[in-house]
Amino acid sequence: MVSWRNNLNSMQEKAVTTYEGPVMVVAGAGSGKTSVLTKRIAHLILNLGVPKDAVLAITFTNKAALEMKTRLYELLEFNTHTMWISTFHSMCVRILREHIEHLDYHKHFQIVDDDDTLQIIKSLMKRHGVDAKIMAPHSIKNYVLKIKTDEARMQNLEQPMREIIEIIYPAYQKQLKDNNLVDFDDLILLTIRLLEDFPEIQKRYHRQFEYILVDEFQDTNTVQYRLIRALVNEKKNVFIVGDEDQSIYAFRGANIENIQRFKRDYHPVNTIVLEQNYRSTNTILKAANAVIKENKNRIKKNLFSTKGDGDKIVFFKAYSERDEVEYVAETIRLLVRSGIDYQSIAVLYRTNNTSRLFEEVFMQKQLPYLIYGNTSFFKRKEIKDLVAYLRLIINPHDDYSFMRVVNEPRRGIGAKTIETLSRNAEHAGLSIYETLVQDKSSLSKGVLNKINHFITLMQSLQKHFDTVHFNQFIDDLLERIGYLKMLQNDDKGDVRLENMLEIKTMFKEAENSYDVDDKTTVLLYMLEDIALKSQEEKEKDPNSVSLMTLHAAKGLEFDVVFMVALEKGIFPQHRHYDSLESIEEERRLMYVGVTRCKQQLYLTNASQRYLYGSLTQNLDTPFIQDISPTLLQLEGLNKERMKTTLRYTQDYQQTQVYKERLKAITKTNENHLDKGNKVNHKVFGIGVVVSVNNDQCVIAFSHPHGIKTLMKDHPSISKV
DNA sequence: CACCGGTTTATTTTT
DNA sequence: TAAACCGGTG
Repeated sequence: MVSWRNNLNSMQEKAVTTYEGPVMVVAGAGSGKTSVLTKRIAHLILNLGVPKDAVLAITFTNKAALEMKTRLYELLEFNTHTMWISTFHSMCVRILREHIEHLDYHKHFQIVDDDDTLQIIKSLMKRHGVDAKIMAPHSIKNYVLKIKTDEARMQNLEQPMREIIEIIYPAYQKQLKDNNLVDFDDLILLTIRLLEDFPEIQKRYHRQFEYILVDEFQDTNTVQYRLIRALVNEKKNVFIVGDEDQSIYAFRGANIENIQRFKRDYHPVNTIVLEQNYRSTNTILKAANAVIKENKNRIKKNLFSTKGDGDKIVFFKAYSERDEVEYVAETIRLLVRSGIDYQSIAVLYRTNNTSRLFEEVFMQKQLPYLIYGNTSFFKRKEIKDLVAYLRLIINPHDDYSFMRVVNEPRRGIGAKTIETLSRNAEHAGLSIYETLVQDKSSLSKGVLNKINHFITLMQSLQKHFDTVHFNQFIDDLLERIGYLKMLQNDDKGDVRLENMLEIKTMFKEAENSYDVDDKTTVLLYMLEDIALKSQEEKEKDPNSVSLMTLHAAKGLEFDVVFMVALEKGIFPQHRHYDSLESIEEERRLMYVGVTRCKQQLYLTNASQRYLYGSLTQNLDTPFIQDISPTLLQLEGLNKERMKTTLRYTQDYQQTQVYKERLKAITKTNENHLDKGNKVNHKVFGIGVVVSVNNDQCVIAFSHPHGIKTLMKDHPSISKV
């Protein structure tokens, strides 16, 4: 019997050892959640003799899955690599690769990411004559994906959006299916279909997975919830961990109601609350508690720690954004001089564009920094191009890849030709490659020449792949397709090339991890799941200051945290003022930021800054006012002005003038638009509302503006 | 089809 | 400000 008692408090111990039936753990920030999860799995395996394949642990990120495996390895001391500890999506891939043929898909389906989806939607819009100016491809994509996970929503869609979605959605699905592609939602949906429609498959997994654990449960969406339901067997040994206060992905479909639903569906649920925080000082926790307390829809929780009060939170107000950055840089200097490592310091911001100035100044001052959350390695254009080439080499019938690279680098084969090729292929029910081999009559001579040239090139590369070592092949490939030449005229060419050559390392790793000899198969496996992979950590100087968005910071911790650009309009974003739900999500984001900090928290902003090229003056974020002034140490402009300004603001809020203004503002914000209403738009003039749904509305303006889809509450619209 | 230049628009994003 | 996008021209 392995005992965990020494390292766990009583609540944690209960969470680790309650092994029968449904358990829900409400895990406050920094309460040792990951430790509970891993120790629970270890307890099941070492103390209760549960086979390791009978445990299924689901996370949201590869990083979390990897961390769990690593920490578990330390406890179990046997290989955890093949255990079912994975993200929702890779778990689904693992299941689908085995059974997807039941659903009439080919076993070697490819996974498309969001960018691919957008491209597909764009091309379909063109094909079906949907004007991208009236309906933004981006919003069509969002609607398609929403409908996809909840088809009932189609009934609630207003015209003309509904009409468009009714065309584009099935066309999109068909396009994916025809090309043997699946998107991220398909991975979940198809797995649900397998389990729900094929009882023998479901039975197999029910027999296997006796214990199911779900991390970050507050981030599950409706279909993921359904998937869990389909996986849990009659014993209902399901263990979920979550914290609704840290739910910051509602905009991506995360549904907090799943927590309540879980309680109903698995009644009775053993609920365990972890409130003891092992991370932060009490000053920081008091601030965090005060901020989150303002949210109405939550189970009350109060974090506490035994770390003492620590230092006050510094609130620095700078004159300009440049001053703000200077302040942060200089403060970091001082901190480092006093013995703190760069790597235990983070700068957190709401929007990515904030990072630019920080990067500039840090570079100038030679402060080592690392920006997280750049476009992921696998989403970079050059990588996607290379992947498409490799896929096409393994499988010439891969139309999707064909279309991507046939004119990259430029070969004089334009959008129109590609469209014709794809249409012809669709008519013939064949791949583009086959169509070209059989019938070239519909193409002009010049085009035909270029295409033939490309086809010959690909065929010779296929042969070449079999004859030389992979590393050599990549070098030759880049040369022969003309990519090298193209990169020479690109000022970021050397970085791009370096990225592309990384594929060699990946191939070597794949060779080692997949137990197959055949080169083609290794490559095939490697390419299959590439869309699911996340960026490998760069080998930059590990002792660097971390720069990242608040979203990216979730799950991490730092001794010193700077939360910057805390200004109304930026954080919370102005488009979130109107609805209670979105302001609550922004507040949770503030909570997440504050609770990342172990020792010393800095809140900063600037009284004026350039935003999109023009000078703006923003107020302090209202979230700072939630924090008691006794916890704050005011610095910068605050020092002189803030004390009086704060009092002034509070007094002012009591006055009649303020209350009336507030009323006036809320009134214009309400802007209750209905079908048929006449409105006046600052730019487009008078128009008539055609339809309204959620936060958007469609308005018909007179010539030359025409029909526009606009944000309903945008200040430029007023009712007439 | 490719290129140039004017116009438009601006979250967050685990997979 | 900066990047993405569109439309006209060669």
